[in-house]
Amino acid sequence: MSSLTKVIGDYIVTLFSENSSQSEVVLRRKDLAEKFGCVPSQINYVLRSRFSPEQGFLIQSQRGGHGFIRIMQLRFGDCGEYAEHLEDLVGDAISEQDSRRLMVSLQERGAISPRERLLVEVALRNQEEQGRVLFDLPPYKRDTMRAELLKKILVSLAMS
Amino acid sequence: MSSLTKVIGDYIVTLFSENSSQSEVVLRRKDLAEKFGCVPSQINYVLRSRFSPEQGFLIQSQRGGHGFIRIMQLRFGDCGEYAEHLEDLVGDAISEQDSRRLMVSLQERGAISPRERLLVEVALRNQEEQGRVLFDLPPYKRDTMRAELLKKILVSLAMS
DNA sequence: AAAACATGGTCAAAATAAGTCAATAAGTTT
DNA sequence: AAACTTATTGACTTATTTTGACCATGTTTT
Repeated sequence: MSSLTKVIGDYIVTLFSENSSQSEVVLRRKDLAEKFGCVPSQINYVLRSRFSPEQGFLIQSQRGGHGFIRIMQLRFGDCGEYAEHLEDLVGDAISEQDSRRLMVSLQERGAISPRERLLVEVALRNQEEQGRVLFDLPPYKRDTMRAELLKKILVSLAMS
Repeated sequence: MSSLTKVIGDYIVTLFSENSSQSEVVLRRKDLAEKFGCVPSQINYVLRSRFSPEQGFLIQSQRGGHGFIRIMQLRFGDCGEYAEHLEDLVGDAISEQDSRRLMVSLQERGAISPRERLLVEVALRNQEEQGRVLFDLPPYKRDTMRAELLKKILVSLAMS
């Protein structure tokens, strides 16, 4: 049985493939909702659950007159497999040292740019510091949280 | 369909690229309003919403006979200055929406790449979610933490 | 200098459209 | 069947655009 959410999600995906050269799609929340006979907020749910940054999409929107929702797909490579591999590499928990080693190796292989690596390191360090200072988290918890953040970031980049 | 505000904003942008050596454009509110068939105050709205300091513009104007509106494109000299400007823009607390707007604007101005923006969005979302779900932080606290992370990231990028 | 004229600015109302949140409902897993 | 996850809904909130009435400030004419 296919849920409305899936139907709408699939529909949006076809919009991407129709204009195959396009890597973005612009739509009206109200119109989409009408087309599928649902409440407008259902569209938000579809977007939240199927078109998140973690899944390689970026969304811009505007309220008010002439409002719109723009969904952008960032695609550089086809790397579902690569993404899985990354998830394995990171695992459920990862130390600060290992994460740094991984990033260095990714950068050396050209998977991420130096700026991107810097950016990830800042994000990881920030989380580490807040976990330690603000919430007094134990080391293991910080390692699992580091792994989670790292995976989200790397996977989204791999799929973009 | 495109809003009048966008049309007028785009038109002003073309004025900048026409005289590409110029980093400023001078116009007459009344004439512009007439050209686009709208009330003059619509022009003020366009300027306020599309050519703000946040978006890298400064505006001077003069009333009375021979009045004018001058739009100047800001340019940041060295990185330090740019970084300070960013810190001011983000402030001590920033909403999810405002942070997204800032990043869209930075991306449009070429300050960050789409991948970098994706990366930041994933990091921000991750922190937001953990703050909400794991630590049950109140909205304001999440806004301050978002501002901190965003500033760290943007400043490090600006100085890289 | 005063009056008249020419501009631009502010503010708020109305219209339009998207976002949030929490209560249910419907599926899935254990 | 209990617990958990995912989907659906709608009441309420927030944001953007458009418009117009009224205000402020220069320049030109008298």
